[in-house]
Amino acid sequence: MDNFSPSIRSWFRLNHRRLPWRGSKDPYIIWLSEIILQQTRVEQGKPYFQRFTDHFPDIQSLANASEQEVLNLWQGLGYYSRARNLHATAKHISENLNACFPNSYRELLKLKGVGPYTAAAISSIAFDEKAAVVDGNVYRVLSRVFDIATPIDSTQGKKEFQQLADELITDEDPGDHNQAIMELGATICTPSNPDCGHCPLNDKCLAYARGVISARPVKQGKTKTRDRYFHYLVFDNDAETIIVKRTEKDIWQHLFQFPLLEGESIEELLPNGFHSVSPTIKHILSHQRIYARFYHYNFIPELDDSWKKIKWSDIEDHPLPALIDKYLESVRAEN
DNA sequence: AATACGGGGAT
DNA sequence: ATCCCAGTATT
Repeated sequence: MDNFSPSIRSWFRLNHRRLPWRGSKDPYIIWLSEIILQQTRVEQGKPYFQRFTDHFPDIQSLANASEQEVLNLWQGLGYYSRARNLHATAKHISENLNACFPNSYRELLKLKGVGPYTAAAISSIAFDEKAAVVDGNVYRVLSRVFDIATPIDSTQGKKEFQQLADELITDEDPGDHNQAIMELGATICTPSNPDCGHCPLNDKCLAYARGVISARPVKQGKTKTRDRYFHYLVFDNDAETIIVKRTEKDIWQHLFQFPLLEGESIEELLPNGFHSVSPTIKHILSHQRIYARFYHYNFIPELDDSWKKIKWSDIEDHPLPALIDKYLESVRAEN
């Protein structure tokens, strides 16, 4: 399809959303926005982008920060390895690459937290390299326009869609081309109720012509969830509390939380004398359900080395999982 | 080739 | 309740 790229690019010029990172060619800004937007909706990422650019206007300031500081700003956004990799990569570029941002797809791909999508996004937008992005939007748009039924979460599918995207991108404005497909997927060619009437590709969209839009893209994935039961012990003497840092290879790595007992049966886990002062909080994540319960105990016990006693007023300086943060909010609201 | 990794919004 | 989001790293 020879006029694919011109069609979407001219549509994009007239219809794109105004976003805080748009218009910048600074690889640091593009990189930062792309990391934040991985598996994250634009609206959810926006305030975080603002916070990060406020605190860290350039890569040097980010490299000079502590990991805890970075995680604290990331708090609530999820996929915290993105924040740890972001910080590590900033330090790496600052210390080993002479503060010079890698400027090609190949070199970008070597950075922690930068995969094929992000490397293509940065190199095309910041350096005008002809590298095609393939993200959730691209899968959807291409599977519909070309009516491709290969599952997008299969190895074959990834290969096929990347190859097609590579053929469609042009030498002219590869960055705009990439952003145009994604913008189309985000605003017109949406998962449900796509606005085909206003789509610049509706005259050549095969799935549209065949009436199979809702059947594209095809996904084989079975998202299985598992249940986990978290019982938090809040040692609470009004002035101080105890928190521990999660270090094991699991969710919320490097984040702080109250000491935790994990297991289904409350009775078997909970020591005598503890009592619940809050209702059970059920938290649903994409791939696991976390049932959390908080037990207050007004006594600070002898501490293990891994435990940390802090003032209640200092707890906000520590990166906490969104779940804990919400719990603290509800407690404060009661008082 | 599968699985782990968050949290929020839409349906 | 399920799906999906401007995906990547690990197993």
